[in-house]
Amino acid sequence: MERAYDPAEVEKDWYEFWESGGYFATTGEGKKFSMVIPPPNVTGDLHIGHALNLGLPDVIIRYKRMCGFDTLWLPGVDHAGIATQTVVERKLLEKGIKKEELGREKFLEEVWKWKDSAYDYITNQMRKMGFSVDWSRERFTLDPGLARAVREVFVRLYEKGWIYRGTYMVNWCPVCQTVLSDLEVEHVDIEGGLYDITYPLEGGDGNTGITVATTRPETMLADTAVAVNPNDKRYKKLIGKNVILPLMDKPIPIIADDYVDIEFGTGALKITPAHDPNDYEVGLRHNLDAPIAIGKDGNITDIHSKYQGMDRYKAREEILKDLKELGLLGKIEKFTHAVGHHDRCKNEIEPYISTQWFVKMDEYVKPAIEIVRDGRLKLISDRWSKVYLDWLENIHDWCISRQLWWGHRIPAFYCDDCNEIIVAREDPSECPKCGSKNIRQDEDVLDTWFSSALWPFSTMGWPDETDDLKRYYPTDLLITGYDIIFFWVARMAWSAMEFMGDVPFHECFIHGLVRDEHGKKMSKSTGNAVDPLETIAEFGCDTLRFTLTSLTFRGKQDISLGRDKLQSSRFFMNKLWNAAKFVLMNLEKPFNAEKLDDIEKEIKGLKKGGQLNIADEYILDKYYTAVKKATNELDRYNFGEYTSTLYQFFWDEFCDWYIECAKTPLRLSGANQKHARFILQMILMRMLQILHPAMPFITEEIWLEFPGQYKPLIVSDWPGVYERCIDEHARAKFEQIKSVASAIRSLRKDIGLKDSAEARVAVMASDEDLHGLLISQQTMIRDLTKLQSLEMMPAGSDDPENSISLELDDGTSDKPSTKVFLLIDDPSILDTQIKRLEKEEAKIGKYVESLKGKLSNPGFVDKAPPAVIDAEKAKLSKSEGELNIVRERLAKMRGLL
RNA sequence: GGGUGGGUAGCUCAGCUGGUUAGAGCGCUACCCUUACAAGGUAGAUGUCGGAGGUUCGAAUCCUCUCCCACCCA
Repeated sequence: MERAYDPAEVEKDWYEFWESGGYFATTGEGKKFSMVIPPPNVTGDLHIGHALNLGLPDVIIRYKRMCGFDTLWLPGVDHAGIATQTVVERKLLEKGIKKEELGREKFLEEVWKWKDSAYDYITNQMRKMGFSVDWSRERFTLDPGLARAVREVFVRLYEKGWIYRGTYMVNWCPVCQTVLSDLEVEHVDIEGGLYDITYPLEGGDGNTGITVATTRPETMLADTAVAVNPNDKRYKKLIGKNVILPLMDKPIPIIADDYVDIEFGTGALKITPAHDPNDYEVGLRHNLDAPIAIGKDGNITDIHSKYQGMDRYKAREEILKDLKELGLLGKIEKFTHAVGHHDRCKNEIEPYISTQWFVKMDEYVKPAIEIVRDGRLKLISDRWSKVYLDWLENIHDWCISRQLWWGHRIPAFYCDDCNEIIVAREDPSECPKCGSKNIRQDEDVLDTWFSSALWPFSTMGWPDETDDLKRYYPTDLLITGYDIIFFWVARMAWSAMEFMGDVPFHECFIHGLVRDEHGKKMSKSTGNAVDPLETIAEFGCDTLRFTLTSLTFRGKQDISLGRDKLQSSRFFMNKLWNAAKFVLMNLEKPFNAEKLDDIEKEIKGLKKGGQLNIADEYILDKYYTAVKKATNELDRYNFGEYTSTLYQFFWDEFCDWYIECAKTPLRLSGANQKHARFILQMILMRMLQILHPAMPFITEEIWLEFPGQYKPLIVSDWPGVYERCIDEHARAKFEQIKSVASAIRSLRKDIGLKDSAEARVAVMASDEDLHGLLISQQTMIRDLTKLQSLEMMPAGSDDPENSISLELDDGTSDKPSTKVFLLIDDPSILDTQIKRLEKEEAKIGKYVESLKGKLSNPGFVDKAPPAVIDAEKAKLSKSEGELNIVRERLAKMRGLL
């Protein structure tokens, strides 16, 4: 192994090794575990969110693979209709080319070119990040097979009457020139104005009128009524009369409608059916016309010659100016209201009446609701179920047509002769009704999510009954962000139930979004975005993946990614690297080539035969406990607990204690040396296995450094738990040794001695057993504390003269504490000790008081469970004992001074 | 307006079904290049667990109210 850990070097070749070795592929044998990838958009490159979004499933799939499942993780990308089209359009515009000039076909060629290069870049990134997907099954949402699935679904839903074409008010993006679904509209609070405008009464004297309040004066050109609440006394008399619409100089009626809120504004509302969803409803109820004032381009139409061609914002200014001149503009209030914006381009959307294709949702969603209610589809954490259900239970029909070129073209054809609409699996050559050849296909494409909704089964070959569908569907798990629960998860759920008659996945783990170190949303404009490639260049991919995995906790929302976190993970990689180096350095030479499983078996035998020393038994206890916990946490998708369990075990126990302890037998020889080698190798290799899903490269690299004919780590077997090695007694015994060592170090520091300075130390054990144990481990304790000599005093001896000491609380018995003495020549150092003891006295005293209080409380003694009371009593007697000892010693020392 | 999540050490966060003297990483202080690792080691300091009530023998943990922050929906 190289002297220093260099991630770039380590991460260079393993992906190729795994991929060409066929380890990502399915085996077709045994129990299966399958997932589909959340397909990244082909808009450009993968961002830091993808490192999480794809990193978490990779942790799971690697884990399951090591558990022996026949794993499938199916990769692919999404054509991302509007996003990709916009990117390419912008590119072309930079070169001065408009897509209309190119025409549909040529433009699509350009998009395909873009797609190809973006796709290469993305798949390359995925390889860099180590994602173990089955490339032989990769899919793209516009692949012929997937297109067939889309068409099949469209036709079936149309035939069922669940897809229909209709004229309704929809969300229109004047900039992108397409209609949008409700989900693509982002409501943003805008501080605007609430303008009072007076509409004069028809036939009045010019001084009477009705004043309406509006946030959108520019739409008044298309007003067709003024509405008031029927119960509003102020306006009752005016209902049925006409007002003259200013600027347009035409009469419009005053109507009564419950929709109007008496309290809001002036209580009178201008009604513009063509430009407001609520007004549209009012218009339908009252049979109002719906003239159009703002066109598809966001400019004023020929409804009014003066304003014609002005954009909507300019028109507002002009109209307000003109109204003011006419004296019809009243007060203007600041008013904050939610305005719909296109979630992609961030421009204000316009409500617009147009003819579009919709999916009828009321029946369609029902099974999707049921499966979450009855637990057939489990959202993790569960709180997302409520969010999911709330949305589904209040769903509106889904507008699926888009005025784009990039996407699945709607398989609907119109006969220009008889106006027949033909929806068919195959393109028709003539009108089936009138026989005319004069037919044309709908120009529009489908919402991208229409195809994403089919992803779990369209990727496996549906509508054919393929082997893959039979074996790998339904998938077991989907991991995705909460931002697309509605867009994607819900839509997959209803599509799967309709077309597969089964859930798309049994479980869906929902993760948060990656934010910067202060929890702020990342964005390029604020400059706090983290580029995954930069991060990988600086820290390595293992570090990035381990960090993101560590930050993902159950039920938590967003995660903050900061340099601190990356750095600490990076240090962990380094620790692992160096520990591995140490272990390899100390293995028997020439290397024994025993298999890991055999070594573990042997260790179990040694444990059973009582042949291991206390450090060995201790670390095995800690090791198996950690494996058990880490595996358990991973099973619960509690990623952060999984990594922190391993981090703590590996660093705080294995490296800090076991390796240090093992140096003693390694330095000597004989059976203990052999045992230490076995255990070092076994635990290190097992750690590589269990850490592998979160940090695949470094673990594989180190794994294959080990002698013996091992399978690559990626397909090795997940570590098992041997309950017999989980040994509380051994743990407690070794904890005492740890305490003794720590106390010696602490005392030495106390009087300002260096770590390596020679000191005279005596340890008085609390009982004979411990005394014996300490004597047997004397060499090891000396090695741990760098002492030349160490005196072991039997329990009950007198305290040595001229010494400072520490009481040890082993936490396991109510016997007197073990004491560690540091013998000193200079009595003035006693002062230090007195201060220490005073501090200790105060601390224990406080604790004793709190315990006494608790135990003298009749409520506690009467009602608490006996076990709890006993425990408290034991604590008290022990602490009181400690306190007395401290006080005695204190008195003695004060006497000496 | 409706809803969700969060407010625990200087920072970023763990703490599951109430029961040791509330934890981790980073940062901080002191000492140490001890042959796996200075990207390290050792010993330390640091919190009225957002606020107010309540339930309980016992609350960071359960309930109510309240104040901030973030997000989702309308």
